[in-house]
Amino acid sequence: MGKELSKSYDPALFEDKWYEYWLKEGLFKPKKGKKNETYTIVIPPPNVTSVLHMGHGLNNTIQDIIIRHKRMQGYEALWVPGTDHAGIATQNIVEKELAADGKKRTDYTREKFVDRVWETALKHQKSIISQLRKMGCSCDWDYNSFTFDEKRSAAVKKVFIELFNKGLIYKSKYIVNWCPRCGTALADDEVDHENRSGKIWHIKYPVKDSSEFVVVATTRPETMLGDTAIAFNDKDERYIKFKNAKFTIPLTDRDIEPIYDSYVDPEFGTGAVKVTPAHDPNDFEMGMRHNLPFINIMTGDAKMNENIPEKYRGMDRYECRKALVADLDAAGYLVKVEDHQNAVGQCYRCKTTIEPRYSDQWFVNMKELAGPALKAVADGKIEFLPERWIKVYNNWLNNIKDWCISRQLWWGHRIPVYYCESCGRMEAASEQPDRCPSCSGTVFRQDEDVLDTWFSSWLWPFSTLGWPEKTDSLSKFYPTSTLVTGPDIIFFWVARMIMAGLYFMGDIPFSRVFFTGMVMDIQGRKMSKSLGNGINPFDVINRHGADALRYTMVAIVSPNQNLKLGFPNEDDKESVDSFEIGAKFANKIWNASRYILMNTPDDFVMSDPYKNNCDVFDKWILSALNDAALRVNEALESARFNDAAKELYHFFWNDYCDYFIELSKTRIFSGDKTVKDGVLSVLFYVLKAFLKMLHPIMPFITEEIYQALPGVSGSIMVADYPEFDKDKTDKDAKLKASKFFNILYLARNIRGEMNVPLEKRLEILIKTNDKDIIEMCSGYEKELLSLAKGEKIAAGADILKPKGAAAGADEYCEVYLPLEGIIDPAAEMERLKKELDKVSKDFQKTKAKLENESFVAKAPPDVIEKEKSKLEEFTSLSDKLAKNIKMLENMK
RNA sequence: GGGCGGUUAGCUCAGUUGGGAGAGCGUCUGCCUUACAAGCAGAAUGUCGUCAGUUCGAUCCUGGCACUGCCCACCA
Repeated sequence: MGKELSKSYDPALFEDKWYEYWLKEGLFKPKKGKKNETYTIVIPPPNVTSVLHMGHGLNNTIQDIIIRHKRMQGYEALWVPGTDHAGIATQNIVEKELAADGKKRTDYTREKFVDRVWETALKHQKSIISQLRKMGCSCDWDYNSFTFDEKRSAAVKKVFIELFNKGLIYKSKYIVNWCPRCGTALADDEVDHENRSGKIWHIKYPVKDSSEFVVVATTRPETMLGDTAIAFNDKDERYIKFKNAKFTIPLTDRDIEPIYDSYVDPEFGTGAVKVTPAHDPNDFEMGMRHNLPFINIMTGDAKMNENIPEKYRGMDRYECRKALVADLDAAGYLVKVEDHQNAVGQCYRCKTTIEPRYSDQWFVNMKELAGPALKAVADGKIEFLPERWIKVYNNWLNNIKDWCISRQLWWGHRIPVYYCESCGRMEAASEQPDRCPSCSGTVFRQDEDVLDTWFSSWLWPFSTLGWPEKTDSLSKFYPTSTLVTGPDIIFFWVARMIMAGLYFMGDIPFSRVFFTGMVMDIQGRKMSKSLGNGINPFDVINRHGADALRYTMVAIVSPNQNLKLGFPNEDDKESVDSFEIGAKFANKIWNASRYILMNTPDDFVMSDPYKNNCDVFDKWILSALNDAALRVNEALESARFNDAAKELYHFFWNDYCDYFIELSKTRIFSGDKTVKDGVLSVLFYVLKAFLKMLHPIMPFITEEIYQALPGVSGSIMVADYPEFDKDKTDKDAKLKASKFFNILYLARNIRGEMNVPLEKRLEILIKTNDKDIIEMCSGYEKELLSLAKGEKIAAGADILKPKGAAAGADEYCEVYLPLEGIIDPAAEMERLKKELDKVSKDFQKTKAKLENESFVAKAPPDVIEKEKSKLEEFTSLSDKLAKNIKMLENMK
């Protein structure tokens, strides 16, 4: 016996309840199923910098859909959750908080500061986890990991030490991207380039002991104080003469020498380049080639240091630029200033313009790791969806540079390298060594730097499963199955995980990567804090429920495109609510289920519809269900989530509700218990299967209704996912039902077009010699009358069109509705002519095709057959319409 | 400068082997019909960006062009 559902759909009443229930029942834990295979997903760990945004909403919904689908299909399914400590980003948050109190990081000890960051991190971690739970994510929380927790730290150390000892991690002086605000080095891909309009200054460099000079152009005049050469192209005739000359840097007393290098483009500007090896990556390369001195002229926060003339010391870089340009101008060194467009690098976290800085950093030699990673994807061991991201991936790996992994931060994995204070030897170890292997010294100092946050996340697929310990989880669930992530971190994360997996585990980390689109606002802009256009998944859940959130995103998402979402906003009256799609669908499901349960008697006993005496419509809806199962499974399997969502929507709303439930009403209210129980069994059978199919997308409402259905025990989460069965599709029933629906449509169309009031019951006359139609019209007279609002029906070959009747036709029949006195003959004429017009066009098109000799000669036979039957169909239709038009004309 | 997308109904977008253009929202008409007005029934609306090519046949394949978005890139 079933339970009652409340009058209206209110997700707040049950969503939390079911999540608790699933947790309590341990349903998120992997269990051996009938497939005897595992299916694993590791979450892309959200940063503990704030709450989740819509991107996470989409990404985690997709993961949950996949894992729930696989679980129901009988895989031993595991979804590993976790969060990322997000080094620089999290440290920035805390520094901003401190700044609000007028404090700086350096006002605290390192330990105190890190404690403070932990507090923030844990606070965010907690809210992230609660958001994931709100969304219904079926993660196994026993596996919950943090990139900076003890186990993950052990993995990081192990990896660092191993790579260090193999020489793949090295320390080197190098020019790195330096964020003066964060006070740390950044990896190349942590720098965003933005085209800005700036200036280019042309400056005279006098030749020493001569009246001659050379003009160089620069976009950053302040760096001239660190120049150590002037470079010309090695084949540039114009400048050969300076081979033995010296140049004096204007406003200083420092002399520099010329160098000749192929890097310099003689066509660009004057063909002369000032060289500042410590403040420009290209100049750095030239500096290395020509053994130039490296003069660092700035401090870590981009102020001018003591290596320059006194006047400019202590100035900020831009302040210095201004002063310097003014002085150059005054002294006659400034030739001209032009507007100039160039790409300026900025810190990806705080948008400060980066300053190339010459400093000691740690690097991973990537060349060796890249090869196998390229091969794994090229060989198809790892599949990318959509496939086109392979190109992006390949391009990056083919041009890979060494990875700068050191960060001058406090929040993160401290580099496990110890320096012997007596001999300076570097020792990589998980703990401070007791004794130096070289000099037996006992005093050590650990490296101050921490590791790039991605140095912990690239180990994620195996570190979360227990590596470096040889755990059961690791052997069971590695390699994982599908990774769901955004293409924006293909370099940061995806490529590096593949490298790490292959190197440390000797196997790919996952066999498939699904790249989602990016979530945008309704105008197609990125959601960002500064624009205030972000949508908090919590707000959506509060208004519509998690199921509506999930359904909507998945219905809108398309593998090739970003998705635009809108949500009501008090400040913006134009704002739209994208999530109504999901809310409406949930409401529909709720009401349909409520209606069925409402009409279920206490003594109802569910029977197997396949063993019952089913009628045509029962067989039709069971077939439609079976067809839907095929399409939904295929769609989910190939990550076409929008197709799955739409298929379920269409099946439920149109087939099940609009037709089947409506048709079932005559039997529900027939007064015959056997008949009623029979149709209820079909209604429940189909509803149950539908709920199972929908469950991965809308877990809460499906569980709530499922457990209210008669004869159900246990969670829908562990029910078998409906699969297609070719024996369960009844073609004959489908054809008969479609003929019936056509008649229904024709009758409704006439009523609608002619604006016949609902209370006006009409006689429905059907002229046909199709035996299916005749059979359906007598067998399902009640159904047709009730759905078409008819009074009585007559069907047969000898039906005559009454005077003043409106007509409609399809290929099998003509439908007449006697409407004398109700309709306007002129309107009816117009309607029929319009219809005929449409059909005639199709007819002409098809006819022309079949008369085209080369079409008949070259098109495949099945296509020709199809065109022929189309022609027949159009012929019969247009004949019928033409005949009816003629009859109308004759009446005049 | 290189690479990758997008351009289909008023809006947002589907359209997977080239063979009668679809959905949701919005609009119009009529309905409180024994679940659902967050609903029901009906209707209207498209030179599928543009030009050429391949083909019996192109929204779909190829090339050019236009507009648009994203990624990569050391040009002073």
